Amino acid sequence: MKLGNSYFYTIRENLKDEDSVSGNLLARSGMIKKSSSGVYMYMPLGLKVLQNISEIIREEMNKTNAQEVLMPSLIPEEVYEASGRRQGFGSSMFSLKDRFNKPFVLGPTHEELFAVAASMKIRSYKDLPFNLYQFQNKFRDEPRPRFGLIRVREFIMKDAYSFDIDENGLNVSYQKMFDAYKASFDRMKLNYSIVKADTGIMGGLLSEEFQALSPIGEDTLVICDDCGYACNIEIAECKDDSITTFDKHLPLTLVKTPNAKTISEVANFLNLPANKFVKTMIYRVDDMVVACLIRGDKDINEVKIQKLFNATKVELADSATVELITKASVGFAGPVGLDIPVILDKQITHMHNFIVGANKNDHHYINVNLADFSISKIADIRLIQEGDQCIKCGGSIHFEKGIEIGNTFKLGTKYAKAMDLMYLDQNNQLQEVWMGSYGIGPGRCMAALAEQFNDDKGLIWPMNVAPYKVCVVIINVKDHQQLETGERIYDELNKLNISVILDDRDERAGVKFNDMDLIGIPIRITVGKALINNEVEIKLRDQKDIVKISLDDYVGYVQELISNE
RNA sequence: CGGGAUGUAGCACAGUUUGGUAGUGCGCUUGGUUCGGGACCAAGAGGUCGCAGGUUCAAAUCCUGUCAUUCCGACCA
Repeated sequence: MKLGNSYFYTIRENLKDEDSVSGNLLARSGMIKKSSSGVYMYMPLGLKVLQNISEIIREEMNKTNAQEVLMPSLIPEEVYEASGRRQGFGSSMFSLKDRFNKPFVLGPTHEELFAVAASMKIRSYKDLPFNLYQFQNKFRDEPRPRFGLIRVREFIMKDAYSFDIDENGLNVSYQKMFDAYKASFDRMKLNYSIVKADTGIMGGLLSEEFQALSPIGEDTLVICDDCGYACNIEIAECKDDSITTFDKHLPLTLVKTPNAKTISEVANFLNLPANKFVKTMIYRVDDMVVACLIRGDKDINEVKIQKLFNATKVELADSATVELITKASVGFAGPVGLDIPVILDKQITHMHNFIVGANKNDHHYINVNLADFSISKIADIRLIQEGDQCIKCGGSIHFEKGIEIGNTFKLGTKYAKAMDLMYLDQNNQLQEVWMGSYGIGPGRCMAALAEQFNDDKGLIWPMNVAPYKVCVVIINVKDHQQLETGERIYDELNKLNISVILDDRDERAGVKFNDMDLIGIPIRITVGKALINNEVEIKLRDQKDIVKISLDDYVGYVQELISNE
């Protein structure tokens, strides 16, 4: 591309509109432009990056013999009713009606349609396995879009779906996809971790997330430094590391705790550490109200509660409900005498003579023991903390923040059951098809790369995803020799299929250097005063030094730089 | 969905308290001087001040409503 007469712009100042480094750099470099909240235009340079990322993924998909298809975005609502997911998605689905008032939605993910597509082919076990994928726009009405391309409402997803005769087959297909994902992210040079995660609305047997490491990541990853165990905090099991002490049980006693509602207020008032307290949190789990008990210095993991009840929705009860149930203001709830189910975190089974709310304003019970109230379930419902012990090896764990760039699911037969996707086995018996589903967000990869690779000058694209590998900067376009040399280099590199941008604008050198730095082109060839010696200068975006090289040798040098990546 | 903030030129913002000719910087156009890391001088172009009502002789400014953006929280594959 020649810049002189093309659609190219950069913005010198940060945009108020963008709340992240990547969002700002991508917008300032003219790669993306926000159209409305969580909806973006991809401009020529940005589209190049997105295409390069997509092409890496496509190549890795094709290597596994997966076949590319394209599904519609506009889908009859009944398709999601059939799988039972319409409710689960709720208002995060964009929905609309056609002229005959028939309800449609814009697809947020495509398990259902791929099950329909698969049913076109599947009759017998001989028709399996296979794998279909697509790059296609997804629509999710996020409550809070943010961080540039990271949390958006319309985005392209590469989604793949595997179909197998049984669990063993699924495991093989899954591993192929898993390996292809690793290969793809490695080729992009992303710095990422793979963690086990909750299956969420997708359902199924297993979910593993590919998480690009970044401080602005919205997911917290739990990583064991000793054994390498890694999972999303939402499913991190807590090791039962508490030691039971054989304290003598003291008699249950009601004490006055005026205006002390939070654990720290009561702890201060009674002058006791927070770990002598038990917090009682009133939750609404689907249509049920339950009390969840957790040690005073710990927090509850709501995903664990959701799984415990196999529920679709878990939220803290509103204050009116809490007051109705406990007959006291929020802050004085306790398990003693409570007539809703009580869920006890297993850590509390080691505690004695602890302190809880008394279900009475300005009062707590001290010297509470397990025998003093009824318990309906004991389970691990604790949110793991940094420094806790690893569930696998007992080592110490630490947290990382991650941007979810990919996710792989072993779905099992959930969708086959719902969508009636069956095959005839060797014994002429109808069997359910085993499915896997696999997603990558190329836009998120782009944003994650922008977060991971930048400096105060702008973006620094890895060679494989850069919009152009080389830029040729002509210092003075009014100098005929410089102009002709620059154009000749541009033509030569193009002939060699090396993507190249020619900065032949009539601008000052500083403007061109700064623009090329901002958009992050890996290799810069400067055509300027070194021409006197028949030389050009080559500078890498991520390095300081400049190499002068003869016009006779520069091609080989550039080729080597590219192939070394 | 709850709480806060902001909408004025392509971008970033001032002006709003106390109503009275629409401003600044960057960017853009033209001319000149510059010319290897975001030049300088001069002259210009560009805005029905988010939108709709209302108060007033007069509204960017006051009032009501509405839409959008954004921050914190809730929620989130």
